[in-house]
Parts: sequence; C-alpha cells; structure tokens
Amino acid sequence: MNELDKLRHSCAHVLADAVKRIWPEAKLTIGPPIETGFYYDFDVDHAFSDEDLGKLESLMADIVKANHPFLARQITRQEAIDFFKTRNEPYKIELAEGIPEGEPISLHSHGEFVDLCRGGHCQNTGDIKAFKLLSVAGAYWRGDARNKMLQRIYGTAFFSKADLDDFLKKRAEAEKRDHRKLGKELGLIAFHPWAPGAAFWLPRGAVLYQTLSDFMRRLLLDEGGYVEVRAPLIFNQKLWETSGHWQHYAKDMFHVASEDDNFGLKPMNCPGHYLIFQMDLHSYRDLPLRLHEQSPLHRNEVSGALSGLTRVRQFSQDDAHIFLRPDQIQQEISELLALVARVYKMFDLNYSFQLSTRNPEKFIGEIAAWTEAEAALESALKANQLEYTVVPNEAAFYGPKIDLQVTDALDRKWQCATIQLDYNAPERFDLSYIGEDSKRHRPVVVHRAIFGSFERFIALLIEHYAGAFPLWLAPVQARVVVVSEKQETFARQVATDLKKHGLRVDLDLSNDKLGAKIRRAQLEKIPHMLVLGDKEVESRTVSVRTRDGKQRPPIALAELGAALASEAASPLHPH
RNA sequence: GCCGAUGUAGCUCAGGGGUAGAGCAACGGUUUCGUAAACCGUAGGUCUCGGGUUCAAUUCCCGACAUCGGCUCCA
Repeated sequence: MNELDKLRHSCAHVLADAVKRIWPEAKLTIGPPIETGFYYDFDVDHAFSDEDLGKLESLMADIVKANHPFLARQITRQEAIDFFKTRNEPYKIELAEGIPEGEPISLHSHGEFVDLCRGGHCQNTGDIKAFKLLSVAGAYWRGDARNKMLQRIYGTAFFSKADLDDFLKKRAEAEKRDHRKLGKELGLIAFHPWAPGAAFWLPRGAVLYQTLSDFMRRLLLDEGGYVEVRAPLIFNQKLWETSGHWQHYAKDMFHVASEDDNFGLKPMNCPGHYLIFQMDLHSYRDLPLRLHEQSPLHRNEVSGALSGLTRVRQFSQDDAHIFLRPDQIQQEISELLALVARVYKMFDLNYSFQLSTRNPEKFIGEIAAWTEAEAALESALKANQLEYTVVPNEAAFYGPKIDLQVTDALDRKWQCATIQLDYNAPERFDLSYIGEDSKRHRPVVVHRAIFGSFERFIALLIEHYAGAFPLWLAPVQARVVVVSEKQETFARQVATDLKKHGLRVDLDLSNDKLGAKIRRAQLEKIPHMLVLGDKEVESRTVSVRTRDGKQRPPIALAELGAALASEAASPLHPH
C-alpha cells in the first residue's frame, strides 16, 4: 500500500469511528482506499443523507484534531472472532472466519475505535490534513447482488489542502464538460421518458453522428478493403439459438412476437454477418472478407444501469467482421492496429492498448491455436511500435483480444476500440472456405470496432472538446453576424455562397447589438463568426472572428468559401 | 434489478397545507447599434403521473415513471 492509500485508508477508519459515535448500532464492514479516495460500507437502518455527511465531517475533524496514534495488535483468529462477538459486529466475524488458520490477524485502533484490518495506516489521525466526504451510495455486501444492500460513504483525502482543492476543481470541471449537460445546452441530444436509454439526435447532434459515420465509411470502404452490408434488425429465435445468445443473453434482448414465432431484436451484428458469409462459397483467394455495418443495435440493459450516451439501450457501432485464414491473422491485425492508431491520433486522443490473453478456466479450442493467436496479436502490436500491457485471463472464452483505452483530459478511462479473435462462431455456424487443396477449411472471425459505439464515442468527444468541436465536426461551422439590418442582403449572399462550398452556415439577423450576437455564437461554441458591417458590404469582404476570440483581417467574399472549405476538410483528406 | 436522492414555465433555479415566483429564452414595440448581454412591455405552469390523508395537497403519505449518485450486470 502506498503512502496516499495509507492516508486514505486511515481516513476511512476515522469515518467509521465518526459513524459509530452517532449511530452505535451501525455494523462495520470494509473500508478500502480506491483510486479517487476511499469508501466505507455500513449496515445501518438509518439512511445517510447529505446533511449527515456534514455532521460526520465535523466529527471527523475533531478526531483528526485529537491526534490519536494508530496502533496495531496481532491476535489469533479465535481472539478476533470473540472480540467482535462482544462488539456485535457480525460482518467482522464473518471476515475473521474467512481468514485461513495461521495467517496473521491484526486489530488496528485509534482512540476508542477498533477495526479488523490488514493494516496500512499513517502514524496519527492528525496526519490526515485534507479530506472530504463525497457521496452516499448503496453497495451489496461482498459485491454480490444476492447479499444485503449496505450503505457506502465515499470520501477522499490528500496530503495537502492544495491537492484536495485541485481534485475538487477537476471534478467541477468534469461536471461542466459532462456530455449530458453540454448535449442539452448545445442542442445535440435529448431523451424522453417513453424511450429510456435511447437518444434523440437533434439536428446539431445528428450532424455529428452523420459526419463521424461518413468519416468511418470512407475510411473503411475507400481505403480499408471493406464492403458495407445491412442485415435485418429482427431475427427468428433460431438464429439466436445457433449463436448461443438465446441461452446466455436472452434476458438482455428485446423480444418481438409475430404469429407463432419469437423474434429478437439484434444486440450485435455478428450473427447476421455469419449468415451472409454462409450464403456464398468462398475461395481462400477471396479472404480476408471484411463486412462493415452500422445498423442500430438494441440491448435491454437494466433500468438502473442507463446513463446518458455512455450506457444506452439503442446504439450503433462502426462494426465489422473479418473472415480470414489463420495464416492471415498477424498481417490483418497489424493493419487494423495501424488504422486504429491513425484514427485516434486524428482526434488528439490519448490511448493505450491492452492485450487480453487466455483464461485457463474459461476457454474453448486448442491451446496451441490460442498460443499462436496470442503471439500473432502481440507481434502485430510490436510491429506497429504501440505501447501495450498484457492482461492475463481477461480474454473472452472464444478468443484473445486487443482493446484500446482512451484517457481523457480528466484522467478518466474509456474503453473504445476493440479487436477480438473468435474461434467459436465459425464452429457454431459451420463456416468454411475452399482452400488451395479444394477442401473445406474453417476461417477465423475477427470482431472489431474502431470508434466502438457512436453514442459512447460522441459522448467522449463532447467531453474531450468540451463541446468546442474542431471545424470539420462542428454542427454549425460558421455564423454570419450583421452589425445592423442594413447588411442583411449581403449577409444572405455570404451564407448562400458558403453553403455552395459545402459549409454548415447559419445567419443571425436578430435585432440585437453585435456584442450580444457574438456572445450567443460564442456560447454555442461556433468556430467562426463572420462579421458584416458597412465596411464589409462596401468592399465585399468578410471579417472573421474565431471562437478563441481572435480576429482575422478581412477576406474577400470571393476567396472565403474556398479558404473555409479547406480548413473544414475532414482529416482523412486534408487539403 | 437493488439502495439513496431528485422531478416547479422552453432552460437554470427559488418557494411552500389556503390553487405559484425570478433570471434567461420566446413574443410585441422602441432602438440600427463594430466583436461575450440595449430598453420597455406581453404572454407562458393540471408544480412528472396515479392514488390516499385533509374543509383544502404543488406542498404531507403511498405507488408508478424518468433522471442523477452508486452497487450488480455488461454472454
């Protein structure tokens, strides 16, 4: 345990102490440090409120001020069990009973408060200089939904007030960038109680969606060797039985009845693509076959899990399934990784790769094939000189995978791109190609997505750019702003001209002063404000003010369209 | 799904057992203005929905739905 974790864990003890002073009947459970601070779980009938957090904080401050030393005492398991029996702490007894005979058991105390724990504390409660309680939440005992729901108090602690303030400031900043808040303010997305977990893409949000969709389509179809398909959205139960979804995933699917048959709304594209592959005979010469599809998918996520655009019931992926020969794996993965890295660089995103390898407890197929596949994935990572970490045992049961994780400006991690090898599906669907020997062979399937779901990726972009999208993505790229009504005719000409250049332009002809119009455009985070006054009308020029507050020298209308169109070009085909 | 919180005008929010209030936005008018907020006026609400208690409920209680913070889940 590092020093910060010790501090935070100590702070959790102080919190537990404070809780026990106010609610002596509260039962103690566990209170570990976590990445952002610590928590402590209690079993108590009283429901903690935000006011309680304030009371607890001031009580904690007293305990800190008293500067009790943290003391450790080694005892036997039986002594621990007896001790917590006298204290009526059933969870602690259960924990003590779970510790194997002979292992060291220690009690840690400060002042009157005693807790069973492995240890890792600072010297005195007075060392806790800066702490704050953050929130209350429910949590199952031992993280198991079959167990009792406890009450968890989250908090954080730092070595200095400055560190704490910095943390709180970052949190406030994250709140300001929250895609749900910005999505509403900027008119990008909306939700309705009659479609929980499914976003409405409002006109400006739909531009984002469509622009990214087109971007990916051009990248894959024009350069990547993919073909696009559109499989049905609703399939007979028989397909889901074949794919295995019916057995493992039925409760997470939406079901549709028709006449006497059961249908399911597809939660993923793969089975449809397997059927497409089956429809034709495939030569080894025609592989890899790359099928791309952006159809909407539906997953019946439990209501409590839904959240903005990051956890939805309806979404689309930049999905593809690649059918290839085993000897093509390394080459294909290598090209795919290059593509992924190229895309993420275009969005200035920080990312890292993770290679998840076989879980010996949970896998199908031959160990030799797994070993070979894992080696192929790893050498593809190396060939692209990509930084990666190996995560043992985290592979899906059907094959190893590479995931890409984005770290945003606020140190939060987002799982995005994924590349998964699949040896199971070709078996289940009896997929085959005709080899050089004119016999049937099993292909390998690669599931891969680059953005992942458009919904989640757009949420990430909204927060990454804080709503100030780069020009090529901006829903409104330029707004024509007039100084007074007198410039209206010219303003319309400017807008029409720019639209001819494929730019997304709108006009502000409102009866406001220039400053107010600039302010409005600024709040809408529109990249370019095209200011027109008498001077501009006179000389047929446009004064451009950019979102960062800079003013460019006036440019002739005749040149403006081409100049802006070039600036607004997709990073795929920069001018 | 589970625990807790929240739901008041288009938005952000205040209020509170005697049928509601601000700012912004909208609308009308005045103003025609040079780079982040001109001025005056008007209109706008079944206080999420359904029950209950009460002489009276938007307010208290119960339930539903949605959202938020977590937990579980994410083959």
